[in-house]
Amino acid sequence: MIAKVIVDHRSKAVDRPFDYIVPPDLEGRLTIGSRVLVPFSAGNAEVEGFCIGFSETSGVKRLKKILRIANELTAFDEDMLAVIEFMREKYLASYLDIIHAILPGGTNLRSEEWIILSEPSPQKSEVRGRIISVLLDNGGAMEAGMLYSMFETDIKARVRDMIKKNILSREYRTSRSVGDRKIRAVRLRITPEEAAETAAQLEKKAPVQARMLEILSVNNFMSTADLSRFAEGSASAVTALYKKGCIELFDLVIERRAFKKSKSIETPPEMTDEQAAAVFTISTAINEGAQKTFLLHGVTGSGKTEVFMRSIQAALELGKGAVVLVPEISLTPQMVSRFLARFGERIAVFHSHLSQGERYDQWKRIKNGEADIVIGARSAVFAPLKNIGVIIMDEEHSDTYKSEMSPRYHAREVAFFRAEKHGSTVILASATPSVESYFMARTGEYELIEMKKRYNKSSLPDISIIDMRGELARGNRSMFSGALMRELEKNIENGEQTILLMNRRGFSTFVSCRSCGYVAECPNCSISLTYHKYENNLKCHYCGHTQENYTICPACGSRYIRYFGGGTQRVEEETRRLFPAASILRMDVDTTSRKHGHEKILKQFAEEKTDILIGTQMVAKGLDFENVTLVGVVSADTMLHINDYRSAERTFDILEQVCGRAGRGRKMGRAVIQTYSPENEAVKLVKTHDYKGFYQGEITERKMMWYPPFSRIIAVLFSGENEEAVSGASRFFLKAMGDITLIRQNIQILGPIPSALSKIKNKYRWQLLIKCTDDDSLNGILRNAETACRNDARFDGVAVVIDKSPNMLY
DNA sequence: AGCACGCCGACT
DNA sequence: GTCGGCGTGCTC
Repeated sequence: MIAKVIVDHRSKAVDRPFDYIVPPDLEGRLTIGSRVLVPFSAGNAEVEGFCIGFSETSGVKRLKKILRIANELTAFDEDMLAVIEFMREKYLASYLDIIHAILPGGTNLRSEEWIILSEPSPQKSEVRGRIISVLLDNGGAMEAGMLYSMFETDIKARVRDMIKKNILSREYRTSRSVGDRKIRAVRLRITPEEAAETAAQLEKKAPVQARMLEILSVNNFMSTADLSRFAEGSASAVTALYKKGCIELFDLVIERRAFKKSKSIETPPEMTDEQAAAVFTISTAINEGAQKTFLLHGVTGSGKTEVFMRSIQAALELGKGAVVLVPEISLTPQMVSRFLARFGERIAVFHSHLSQGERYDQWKRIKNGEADIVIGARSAVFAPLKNIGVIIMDEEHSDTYKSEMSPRYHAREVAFFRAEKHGSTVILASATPSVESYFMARTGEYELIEMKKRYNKSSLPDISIIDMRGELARGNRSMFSGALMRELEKNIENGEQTILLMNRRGFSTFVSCRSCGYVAECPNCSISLTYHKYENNLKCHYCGHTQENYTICPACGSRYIRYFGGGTQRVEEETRRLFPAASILRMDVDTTSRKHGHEKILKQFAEEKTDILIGTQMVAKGLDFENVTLVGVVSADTMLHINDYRSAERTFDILEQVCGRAGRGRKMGRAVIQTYSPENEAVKLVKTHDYKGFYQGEITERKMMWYPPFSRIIAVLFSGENEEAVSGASRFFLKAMGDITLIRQNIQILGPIPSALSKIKNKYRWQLLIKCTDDDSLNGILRNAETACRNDARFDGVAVVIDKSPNMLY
């Protein structure tokens, strides 16, 4: 029998199945998704491979044999193989990148090449002599890379030669960084009666051993650690019993706990009419078992989580599982704990703070059927559930559902593919749906469910929009308008809390000399440096470059250095100056990068000793604090002027979300939005929480400009250190695509042009944008052009990336 | 990506 | 004959 194997070799050139002979002892033990160890390439390096199919014959003459099974737990089944094939075609990704994306990290077999000295014979050549002496110095064996690094010249050919002459030999040692967690355990080798007898004999001379036998005769097995503790003895007593032949030792596989068990079991609360209606509609669809999609449009705080849980319950009653996707799980601990209280042990959770081992165990529980409800971020869409009843995507508009690494997939698209196969119901939920999804609901592709009332009957906050141009005219040059100042004062007086949003970190966005106009720029990127006041340095937010701040212009020596634009640090300083008695916290990448920094700040804020929380987007989503009654948006304009067709959508979303943080308790909430463009629709319509109005305006514009959902956008990005090679590759790619207008659909090509950020981390960036009606019809053409680019020596060192649903148009 | 293989020039 | 450098083509 022949197995078709994808080898774990990081090169696009070998991204195809290779045929291997299945040795007789493995026949019947291999299935699709089996992880095997195979010899590969000229040196027969031992690498891990994944079986994707079997056949009786092969067109290849000289076949090699599979060495052994690398991991008893298969990587995927036929169902997931279909997902892999789908993604490979859709996103032009490699098998390997996809397989790595769907597997928990660290389970790969790492194969190390070792060089062993077998015959230390005297050598004529100096280099050969040195190879032998280096090996002798290291105990006769070394990891190949280590050995090579001790020589200035390339000795690989020399080593190969010496292996041929039997002076050296080669060996592969495999290891895996993550596997089952095991502990030593013991059980009786004799009958409990015999154990009681032996215990009686040992009573005097070895009381610990006697106690251990007694304990074991009433327990099937036990960890050695527990046994020692309960018997009030030590491991030496265990060893003694083992030597006497009374007990046997074995490895016990245990599970790493990824979350705390919930102590209380939550009983489902009464539902509102809106919730009950939604649950009825959705569970009817789940029971029917034909793929159907709902767009659940519910205002912040309308009780969507309860609808999710009841829908899951409906799926469970049919013996089916559920997948719950959330944008970033660390932001939704409340939701996870409610799920745990309701469903208990059936849940598997993936969140960003899990270790590799914990992830592996969660994955294994799903695979073994121990967990059938999966909660997690983007990659949880690959959960190896066998029968999915419902897939829920909370905050469906969030751009975290799109992967920015190969495979550059969108979780929503993968979810639909899986739902189609499983006949699952998909629930897309959001307070501010993506324009694309709302369009689908409007055209009848999805069924729209609306939830307009807040669950606890509190109303949405009152929003005032402040025109900052008027403030400037009145002589107010501070960051705060008179209105926001008054509201802040009021809140501090009443002991209520405030959240201030400033969607940019640092102190000021650029530093410039007033005499000569010199602006501090990053040496590696085409971007100005941001001034960070507390560290007193200048930072690049793209590559992390940091340099000392200066007070004298490096270009002309002038002392007139000015700091332009604001960031969270400036807001913090200004707030401290204006409200010296208030307690203030700042939450951005700079204050949360330390471990648990995020949780620490939120915990401090939750204790209600803090008056004002200042932060970037981080504070806009998910925070649920009763005592927050005021939200201030220092500048709504920072997101508005990004040259991207989605900037209005993003602005509306973030403003709506951050305003939703106010007034979640009994007290009424207020929000103040400061802007220089109050006439902008996205800003204006937030005031009345008018999503539909916003959608109407936006969809008209999208249609006019032929943007999604009316078109699909494909971005092809070229980057590399040699600018000419990069631009050359982009032009070559366009030419290699041929005359694509021959495909019968509308196609618009923009570029190639340099990206708006033309250099990041010393790499020049060019891009090609393709607007079309059917992106999948271009897959073949794109793949060919990419291969042609890669095979052309002129473009060595140029990376080509094809992105089917770019989050940003650079 | 690695590696073999072939070819070439330098050194001795 | 030995060594090192470099381009090319293949990996079951």
